[in-house]
Formats: sequence, structure tokens, C-alpha cells
Amino acid sequence: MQKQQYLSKNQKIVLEHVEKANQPLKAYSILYNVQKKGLKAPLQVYRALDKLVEIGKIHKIESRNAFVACKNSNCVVSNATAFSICESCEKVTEINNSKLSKYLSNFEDNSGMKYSKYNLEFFGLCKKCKNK
Amino acid sequence: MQKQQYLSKNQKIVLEHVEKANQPLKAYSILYNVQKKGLKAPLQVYRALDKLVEIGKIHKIESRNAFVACKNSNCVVSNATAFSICESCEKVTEINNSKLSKYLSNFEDNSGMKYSKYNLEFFGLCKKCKNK
DNA sequence: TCGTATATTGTTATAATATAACGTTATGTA
DNA sequence: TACATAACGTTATATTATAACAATATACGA
Repeated sequence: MQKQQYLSKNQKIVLEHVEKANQPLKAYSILYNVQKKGLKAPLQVYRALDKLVEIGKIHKIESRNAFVACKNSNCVVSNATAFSICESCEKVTEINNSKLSKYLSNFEDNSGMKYSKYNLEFFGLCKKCKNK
Repeated sequence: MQKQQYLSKNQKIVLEHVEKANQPLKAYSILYNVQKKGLKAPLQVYRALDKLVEIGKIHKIESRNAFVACKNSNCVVSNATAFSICESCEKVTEINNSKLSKYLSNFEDNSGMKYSKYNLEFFGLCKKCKNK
């Protein structure tokens, strides 16, 4: 069987909802909002999310257990991600910085080991919150 | 009241258990193992973990919902952490690389924003698993 | 177009992770 | 001593995620 070319019904529904949000969403919040579209159970949402994360359409913000649509057309696969997270308003932005991604993709630890994947989360105050 | 100088009873119990493990532990696994020492409820463990994370004695591996003792004497506060995670055997190692930490601590995003804190998780295969 | 493998779906139940809310006890220090 | 903060203990509950099973859909080679 060939690598999946098109998204399935549930995958489309979940992706569209997450893309509309412009901010990370919790799995159960997604569930409540797509129930009108026929997805009834957590697993239907989690399975769609798993697939979408796998193919890079969605990223998981691990420290928040939340999911956000990928804004980076380069993210064919979700294997190199970096986010900035405001600890006050919880705004999350995907960082798209080629120097950073090159640096991390080529990073070797002290033993010379390289990695196929990474996730980086920066925390601080966004501009709005800093000026309050 | 002064900043806490010594660990409380529960904090000591939890820290000792996590330090002995040499690998990340799940909160409920910690709970089961410290029950003989008097900690009966999840909250007692989570509260101790929260404090220990706050003061940098323990780090949370966000992608695994697990907790590991800090091996890095520099980690006075847990505000700049990097880990390597083997996706096969789940071995986790704290990365102690001054170039990396300098690079990330000084990182500015495209808008010139700096961050007070970060967590980086690298994924790959450890040497043992690569050679299988 | 049949057979086979894989992906996806639907469903119920349950596991695993984490916090709310309450009152009490301990500790530091003015 | 009085006050503030930190830690404790306890019960209940919220939140996040997966197991297990059966059915349906899709891709593709023979």
C-alpha cells in the first residue's frame, strides 16, 4: 500500500478545526467542537491527531498537552520543531529560523551522537504581556 | 519567610527515590514505591515533584510525562534543559553541553525576543539500539 | 476482479496523568 | 507571641490518553 496521499474524513475534520484556531487546542476541546460533525469519541480525535502529527500537519506542544497546526510549509514531517510560549497569556508561536534549525539538526552530543528529531520549547513573556 | 533552604520530609523522600532510579520515573510509579514511607496520595507526590522541579533538583521529560533527577550541578534552577531520548529503549540522558546552552540561552527569535527558559528534547537511537 | 494487506472507522470501557478544594500543621521571622 | 508562608493530609474529581474488539474502506498486485 502506498503512502497515504489524501487525508481521511476524520483527519480532515480535525485538521480544519485546528487550523482555524490559530492557537493550540486541547484534544477534548477539539472533540467537543467536532461532535456536530460526527466524531463522537476521544479515540476518533486522538487517532486523527496522531496521524496529523506523524505527517507534520499538526504539532504537539508537549508542555501544554495541546495541538497546533503547522505554519511552516517546510514541515513535511514533524521532526524538527521549535516554539515560543508565553507563560502569561499562553500564546504559542512556531519558530521558523533556519540558523536555529540547522544548528539543532546538526548538533552532536559529547559522545558524537546525532539525532533524527527534536522538539524545543522556549518560555518567556510575549511583547504584550511584558508591557503590562 | 526566607527562601526554602532545606527540603521537607516528602520532598526528600521523593527526591531520594528519583535519584536512585537513574532513569525517568512516572509519578504514579513513584507513588507506589514511596507508599511504604508514608506518602499515600498522588497529590503528595505531585506537590513534592512540583517543588523539586521548581528548584531544579528534578526535571520533567515532557514528551514522556516522566521525572528524572538532575545530574548537572549547574542546574540550580531548571530553566535551561536538554535531553537525549532513545526512541527504542527510552533511555534518557541529560545533555550538558555549554556551547548548546549558550546558544539557546542567547537565542533571539526573528522579532528580537529573548527567552528566560527552554526545554529541548532530542530523539534518536542510542548506541546500543543502533547496533541491534 | 479477486485476494490480500493496510488504513481507517466506530464503539465501549478503562487506564494514566494531574488538580481542586478543604482544613490542619509546621516553620521562619518581625 | 503574632503573622505570613510553606508544607501536609485527605477526599473527590478533572483531564489526558489508550486497550480491545469488530466492521468498513482503500490500494495494489496477481
